[in-house]
Amino acid sequence: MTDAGKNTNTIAAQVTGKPTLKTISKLSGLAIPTVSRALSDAPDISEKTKKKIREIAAEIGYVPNRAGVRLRTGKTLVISLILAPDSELMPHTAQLIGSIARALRETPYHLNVTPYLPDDDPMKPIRQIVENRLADAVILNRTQADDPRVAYLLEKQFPFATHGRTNMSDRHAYFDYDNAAFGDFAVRHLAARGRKCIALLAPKQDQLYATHMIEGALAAATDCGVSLTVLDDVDSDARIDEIRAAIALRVKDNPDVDALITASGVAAMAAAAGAKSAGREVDIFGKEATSILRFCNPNILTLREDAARAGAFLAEAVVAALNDPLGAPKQGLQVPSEADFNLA
Amino acid sequence: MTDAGKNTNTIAAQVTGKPTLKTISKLSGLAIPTVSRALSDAPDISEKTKKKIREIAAEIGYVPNRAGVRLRTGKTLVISLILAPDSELMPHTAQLIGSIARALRETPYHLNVTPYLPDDDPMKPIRQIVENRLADAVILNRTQADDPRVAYLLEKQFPFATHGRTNMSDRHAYFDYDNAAFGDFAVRHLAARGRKCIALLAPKQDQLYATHMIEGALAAATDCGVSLTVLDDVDSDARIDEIRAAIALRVKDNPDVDALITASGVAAMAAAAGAKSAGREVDIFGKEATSILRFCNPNILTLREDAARAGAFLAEAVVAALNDPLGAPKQGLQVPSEADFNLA
DNA sequence: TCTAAAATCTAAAACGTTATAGATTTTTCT
DNA sequence: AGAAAAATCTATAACGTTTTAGATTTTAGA
Repeated sequence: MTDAGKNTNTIAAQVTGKPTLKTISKLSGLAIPTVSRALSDAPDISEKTKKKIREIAAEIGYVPNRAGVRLRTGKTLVISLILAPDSELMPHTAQLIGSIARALRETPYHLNVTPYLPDDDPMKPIRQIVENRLADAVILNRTQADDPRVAYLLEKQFPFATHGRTNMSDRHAYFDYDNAAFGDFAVRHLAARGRKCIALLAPKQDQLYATHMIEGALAAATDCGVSLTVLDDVDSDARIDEIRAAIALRVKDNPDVDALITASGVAAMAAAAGAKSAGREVDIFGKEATSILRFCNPNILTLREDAARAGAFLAEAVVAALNDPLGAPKQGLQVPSEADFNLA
Repeated sequence: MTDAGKNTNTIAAQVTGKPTLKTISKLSGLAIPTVSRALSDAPDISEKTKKKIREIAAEIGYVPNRAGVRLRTGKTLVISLILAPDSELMPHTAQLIGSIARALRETPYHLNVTPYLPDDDPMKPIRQIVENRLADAVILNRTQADDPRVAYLLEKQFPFATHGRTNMSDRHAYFDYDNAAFGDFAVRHLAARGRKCIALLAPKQDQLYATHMIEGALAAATDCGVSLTVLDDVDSDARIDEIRAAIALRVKDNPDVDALITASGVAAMAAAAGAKSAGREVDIFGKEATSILRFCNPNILTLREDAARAGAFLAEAVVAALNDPLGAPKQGLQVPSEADFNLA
């Protein structure tokens, strides 16, 4: 027994290199297609054979070669997240990315990230992915009401899901925050604190979330008997001191305003500073990922968007769209509740 | 001329389906390997032929099929970013991801994201990637001084780069913030503001950034003639109000402390609140992505880590490691400067 | 002009997978 | 028992690429 040291009884030990279907074929004495079909649970393979092959596969740690599958089937096993430039700067985007990727671990799909710059044509990455088949599906993480990317993907019948609704939402999978409910919630809360003249900062652009927010806020204001003014939001790409100055100006121009609703944490913070610099005391209500703001200014209330939930939902929705292209698209809304409140 | 509508003179129009080497082969009358070698600029193809083939390729928009390349060469054309659980919660991580992916657009590599949970074995994703060849290289975005993943990757000679140094940094590519310089900078700045007793919050774990920070701060404190105490940092996974309470306790326990240095924005914020709740006025100096904190509390100074620069550097470093596995690993440091200061 | 060398190209094979069609074995029915 | 039907398996081919070794053409040398 000169080579006693190498002595083992396991099948796995006999395998050198990365196992393939060929390895299992040799080990089992069955043909490669049989092995393939057994592992994909085809109906014309006997249970006995399937069991045997599955056991060998498990023992030697067989994992299908993605390049082989991809070449043969045309499927990439990749899902691409399209990262809008401004979302890179949002604090909870990393959590969104992480939660999508974690949900995809349960599936054969991998997540890859496709960012674009403010100056880039937003259509370009999408077209490249579709035309060159760089992914089997995409997730768009910021949408406009009338989003050309959505129109293109629908036309091409390319599977996708969006973070944020669009004008074509009935035809695609999405996850969104219920901004109408947020508007309602914020107004009622501020009204309950005795505020009478609420201003809401909303972007001028073609953004559906603002539309929803305004709808909800207006209805609640009417119901509560408080006044609601919609002010132009400041450009969120601007430097923070510019945002503050712009908001200070709006507060000064509207002397009756005693509360502000904003869509982001940065805006809320800038609003607080802007109001202070205008010598006024106003309540601020904004959406924000962490509860950090509550610390610095007790007048800032925040409502948390659950990025982890959004990510998990989007991953499931897009996989569902892949598995059943003709099925009804999965659609989810996060309705704000007391529990999402950051009372710190 | 019944089909005049289809009439075009371009070569591209004659092509149906996604062009492959075969398409170019037929169009040029040359064999497939010739086309392949021409496009990869092999020495045994004449310039005339190369030119002709390149022109056809450009005209019909040929893009190599990744599955074909991957199957044949064994290269995945994928670089995987390993996302540590706590980094998902850091506000600038999305920017890091975006900037890596953007830098990779200049290369054939795509970025995919591999997150893991606090309860997961951090080695598992790495092993899977290496053993199943899911990527050609990885980027680790948070490291420990003695990181088993780094040891494993070095042993396997698998290309990688890290965000943050390790004990083995001389042997691998990395980008790091110069935390010694930050410690020095912070102490000198606080001393210049008249602070005499500075406390530094540092984690108990095996984190090199803390070691560096303490080194720099201690040297500067000696030089400036101020006192420096190192306090245990609080668990950054904790809820923000717990962090605040823990910091308040430390401030109370150290009545002479008149300034605090923290490693994160959240800690800085919690420190400000904690100090306030302890009825004390201290200056805070922390690292943070945005300048948002400066607004809420003028006592908070921040120094910005440039995530975009880190990402671009890491992408280049890892591609360099792939192209020249034996070359010296690329290593970068961001040295803090006045310009990185957020004076709001 | 003829031969040897250099330059340029091509044929064949392989990476790992799955789909198709056909081959073999087993079962069922008369 | 024999034939038809059902069950189970296999051979072949293909996806698109690159590598190797060999074939052909062109150039250089005498």
